[in-house]
Amino acid sequence: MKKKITLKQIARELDVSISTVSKALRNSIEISEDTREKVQAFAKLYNYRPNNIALSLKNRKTKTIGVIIPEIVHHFFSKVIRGIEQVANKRGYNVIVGLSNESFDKEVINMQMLANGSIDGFILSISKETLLQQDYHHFKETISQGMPIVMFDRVVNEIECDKVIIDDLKGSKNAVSKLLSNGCKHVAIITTKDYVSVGKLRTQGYLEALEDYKMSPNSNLILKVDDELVSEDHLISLESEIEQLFLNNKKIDGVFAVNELYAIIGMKVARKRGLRIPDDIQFIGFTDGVLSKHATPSLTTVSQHGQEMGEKAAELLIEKLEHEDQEEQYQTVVIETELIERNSTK
Amino acid sequence: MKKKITLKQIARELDVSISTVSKALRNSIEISEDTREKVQAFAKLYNYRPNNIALSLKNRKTKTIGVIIPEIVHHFFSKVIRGIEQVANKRGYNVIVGLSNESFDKEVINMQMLANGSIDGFILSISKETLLQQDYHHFKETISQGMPIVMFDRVVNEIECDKVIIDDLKGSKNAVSKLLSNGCKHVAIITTKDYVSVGKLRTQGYLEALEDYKMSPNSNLILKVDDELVSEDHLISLESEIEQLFLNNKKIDGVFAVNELYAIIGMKVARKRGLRIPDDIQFIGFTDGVLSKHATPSLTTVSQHGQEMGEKAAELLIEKLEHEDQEEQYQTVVIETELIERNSTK
DNA sequence: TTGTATGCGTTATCAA
DNA sequence: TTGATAACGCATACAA
Repeated sequence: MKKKITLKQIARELDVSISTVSKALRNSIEISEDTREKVQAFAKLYNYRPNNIALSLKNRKTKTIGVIIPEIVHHFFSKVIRGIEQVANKRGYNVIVGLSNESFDKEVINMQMLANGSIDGFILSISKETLLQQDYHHFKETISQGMPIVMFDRVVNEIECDKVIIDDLKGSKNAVSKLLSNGCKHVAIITTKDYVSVGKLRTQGYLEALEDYKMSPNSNLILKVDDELVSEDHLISLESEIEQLFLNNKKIDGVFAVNELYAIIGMKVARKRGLRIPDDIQFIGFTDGVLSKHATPSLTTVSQHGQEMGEKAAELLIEKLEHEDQEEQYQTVVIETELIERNSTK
Repeated sequence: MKKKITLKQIARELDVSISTVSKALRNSIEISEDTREKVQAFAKLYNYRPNNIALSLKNRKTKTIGVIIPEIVHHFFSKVIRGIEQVANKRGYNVIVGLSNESFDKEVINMQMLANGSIDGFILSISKETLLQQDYHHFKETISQGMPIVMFDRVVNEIECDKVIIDDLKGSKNAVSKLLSNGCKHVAIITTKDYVSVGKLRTQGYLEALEDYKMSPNSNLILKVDDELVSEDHLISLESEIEQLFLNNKKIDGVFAVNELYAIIGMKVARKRGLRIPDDIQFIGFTDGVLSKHATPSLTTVSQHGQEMGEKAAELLIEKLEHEDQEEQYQTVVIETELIERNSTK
């Protein structure tokens, strides 16, 4: 077992100084062709690679990006990571992932772990608990220490930093308009409680679409699910909540759900009640996961372009990292949503 | 903007030596209570945290684990990462993720990037291309350099290291037996080409189950999909391949698919042909993703317990890392599969 | 009780 | 053309 070799060892073996080896390997013209070749051959033979940690310490930058997301078993976040990874790697950066599991404490701890030199900057989406508690001191602190943050999807006005979001309002407004223009008269929405910013915005889009069509909202048609942890149990109660929605409104002929799962379960309930999709009732969901694509009928959704969000976030962060001199100017990039029409709408 | 503070700065401010500060912060009894308190107060005020990179360099260990997976937009791998993250964090380790995208080159490059000091050990699942080319030198090299590897799911006999797998053969044999005992007489299998080790094993389990039931295999019932990248196009061809399967075998009354997607698409084709599930035909898939749970009808599957695999892999790796003195003894842990019965079987 | 020196692996500056 | 030295931030053996 030949351990990783270092400059020092090469130097000793070849009976030259460490700095000679270092220069020779970097093809410095200071070094004679002779020794250069000798050193390079030896290094190649022993498969020398400079130690990243030492480089990080010396350069005071790690060339790695820290990503904190609430949950990884989730198509949207997986896609975002994929996008981040893609551009990060292309530009010579590593990606290190931390999960908050929607918990404030884990979010804080994970950030602390990474902020102490392990990474150059953060890309993150805020956990639900943090959103609920509205305690953002950990973000402010890291930023004030000179470590840039890019937030995506679940962002918050209180924090000044680069952001990548989608136009939730417009996306959902489009979707609901689609249902209305398709002839739906009683469109329900299945959404989250308002502290989840995206849920709130999507609800607002729903309301605006109704308004455009001169329809007045009916609170009976608005189901705000208390979206705690999505456990087995929760799914069952979710299903019964939706059943209740249908019981209260026998005339529902369109449903807009703020995520994929709500839509799928909604379709399930509708089917159980003997409704035909999309003839009797139409559905539109949010997010571009696998569930939508492979459901029966396949679900029309508002695509968030997760991968693109990740790519953009990584670009923004790397830009900041590599031009620290630049004026402090934060931007918010809005990624366009796209209505992907499938078979749950006419 | 107060930059991150270092020992040196604290020392200068307080007019003591660096080592005094260092010791004071670690509560060394060598230091007088007086200065200890003074230093600690100051450190707290400035929110001092030791620099991870410096610690890594000094200790020659980074307390971070490198994970290389073929694909992240995939429930199984997401779950594994989640498991890894969970135990890693609990034991003070970070997790850094690299994606191979099923490509040999990206796998090699990603490993090289991380192996140069960034991490203490690897957890990985081999990319399809690597499996196909059977070129494992990069694994052998990192191991011979003293960096431990734990492989999961897609493993290979040629490499000596800890492994976490499921009993693919037994799992699929169970599944097929279930179909047979449920009365299916013509059970088809939708599987991958043999170079994907798990595909091969699952096919073998299928054959053994048939044998147990004294049925002879019919090559017409075995569809080996050429599972390249799963693109939109590929899905379409996959669907038509499955249609062909049904055309060739009008009597199929049971299908075992080696993954979730194949099963879902199989169900779709069957439904199109007017078959009722599970009355006319029964389905079982492999993997524990969301598709299965929320399909209509919900799909009976062989669960791989991805999170558990991740947890176990992380435990094995950390064990190795923290007891390097131990004898070189590699183990292969087999995680039990579980048949989760839903509505696609009787 | 405090401080000095050394080393982790590298690169850069300056001296030889 | 080569080498010695300092520095990145920290911990520690040893000296004062």
